[in-house]
Amino acid sequence: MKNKVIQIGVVSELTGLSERQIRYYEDRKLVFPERSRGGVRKYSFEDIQIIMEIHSKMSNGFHTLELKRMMAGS
Amino acid sequence: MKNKVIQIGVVSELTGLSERQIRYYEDRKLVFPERSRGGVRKYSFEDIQIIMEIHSKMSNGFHTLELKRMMAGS
DNA sequence: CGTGTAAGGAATTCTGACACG
DNA sequence: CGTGTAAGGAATTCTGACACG
Repeated sequence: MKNKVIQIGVVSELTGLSERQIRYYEDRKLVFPERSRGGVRKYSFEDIQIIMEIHSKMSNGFHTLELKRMMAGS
Repeated sequence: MKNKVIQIGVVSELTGLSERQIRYYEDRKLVFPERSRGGVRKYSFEDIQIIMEIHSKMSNGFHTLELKRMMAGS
């Protein structure tokens, strides 16, 4: 489940989120995909879980910065 | 494990086989990846297991046609 | 039979920016 | 702040074919 093998297009399909949103979470240091030599992002199923949790909490009014604090404090 | 989400480049890395070999197994009806709208192959971890078994048995002298019979008879 | 490769095209992804608010 | 989008380039994948044997 921690194998980073899934590209962003599939993550987008599985989560229902846009690629823009998914990349933004990375920009905010909430998810950490690996990269292929060419620079293509690779996610794990665990990452997908995290991404869905992030989106869920944001729907509840949390900001990315708050979420980062929450993750650091866990 | 049966989620078809992995592209051929990653399968190639994980198995150590060439993309040519992996596509050939599909041509021989031994593996059945899904396709994205654009036609890109998507494999599951289970598919990767199967691919490695195919390669292993071929190293032991089996032909693809024989392997197909073996899989059908299981 | 199984696999390498060059060829040309198509799908996918990447980044930085502008926009809205 | 979080996300949509158009823009241009780059990485990845696809197919059909020729080659060897």
